[in-house]
Amino acid sequence: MGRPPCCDKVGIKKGPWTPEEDIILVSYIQEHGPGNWRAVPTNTGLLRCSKSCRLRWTNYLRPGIKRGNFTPHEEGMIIHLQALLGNKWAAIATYLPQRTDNDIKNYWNTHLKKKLKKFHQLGFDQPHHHQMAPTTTANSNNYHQFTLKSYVERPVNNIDKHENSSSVYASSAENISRLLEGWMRSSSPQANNNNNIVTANTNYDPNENRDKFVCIPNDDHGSNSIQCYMPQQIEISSNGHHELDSILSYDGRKSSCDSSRNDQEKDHFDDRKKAKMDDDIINPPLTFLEKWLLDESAAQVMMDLPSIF
DNA sequence: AAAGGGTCCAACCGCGGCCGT
DNA sequence: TACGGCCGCGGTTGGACCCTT
Repeated sequence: MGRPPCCDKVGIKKGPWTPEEDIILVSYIQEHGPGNWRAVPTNTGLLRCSKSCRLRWTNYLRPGIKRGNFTPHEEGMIIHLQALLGNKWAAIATYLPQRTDNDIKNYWNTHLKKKLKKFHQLGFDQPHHHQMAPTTTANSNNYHQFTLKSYVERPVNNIDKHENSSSVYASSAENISRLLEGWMRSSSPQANNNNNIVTANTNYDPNENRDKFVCIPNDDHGSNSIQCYMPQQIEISSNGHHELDSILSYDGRKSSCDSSRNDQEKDHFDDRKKAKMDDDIINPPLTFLEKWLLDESAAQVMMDLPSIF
C-alpha cells in the first residue's frame, strides 16, 4: 500500500500567492524547515497543494534568492553551462547561487535563446577553433565554442556579503519584507508577530540549502586561482583538487544519472570510475569544467558578446 | 489616448524516479 | 515485490506589464 494522498484536489487554491499565504508558509518553514511538503498544507491551513507550497518556497521565498537583472557574468555562466549540460536547469542553478532553476530557465527562454540566435545570424555559427564540449548534449547548437573568462577570475571577496551563507536568511527576510511592504504597515499585531518571525529566523538548515559556494584553492597551472560558485557535491580533497562527479561522470552518450543503465554496464562503469579515481590520486586531474574554464583561447569571443548584442 | 502586439515571469502541469507501506 | 504517493524536474501557460503604432 502506498501513502495517503498529499492533498485532495477539491478546494485547492491556485494562482498567485498572497502576502498572507507567504507569511504563513515562511513562518512554518522557519519552524519546521523545508521538506515534508505533504504536511505543509495540513499543518498550516493553507488551501494549497504540497506542490504549490514547495514551488513557492523554492522559486520565491527561499533564502538567498536574488531577483532582478542577470549580470553578464551570470549570463556567461548560463550559456556556458547550458552548452555543457543541456536544459538541466536544476544542475545549472547549482552553479548560480541566488538564482532559481525557474529563473534561469525563464531567462534562457526569454533572453539568451534570442541573443544567441541573433549571434548566429551575425555569422558566428561556424565551428570555432576551440571545440569545448565533445560530450555536450544533443542540443544542436554551437554555444560550446565559447568560453567566458570573467567568472573564472571572479574573486570570492567580490561577492556581496549578503550572499554568504551566514546571512542567507536575511535575504529571505528581505524578499518577503519587500513583498509585504505596505501590507505590514497597516497590519494587525499578528502580522507584526509574523514579521518578527520572518526577520529573526535562525533555524534554517544549511544542509537543505543548495545556495552555497566554495573557494577552489589555487591550482598549479600558472593561472589565477579559480574562485567560483560550486555545487555542494564537490569535495575538496586535501591536495587542493576537487572531484566534481556531476561533470566528470557526464557522458554524452549516457548520462550518469540514467537509472536505466543495467547492472553489467554499471559494474563496468564503477570499475572505470574506480580506476580513474586511483589514477587521480597519483595525478590529480583538472576537472573537465576546470579545463574548460581555464582555456583562454576562446575567452575573448565571449567577452565581446555584450557589445555585439 | 487607445489598441494591438510583444515581453516577462510566477505558477501550473505532467512525467519519471524514488521510496514508504 | 508490488503498489501508489511524494518529490523534483523540465516544459508550458496565463496574465500583467511594456512598447509601438
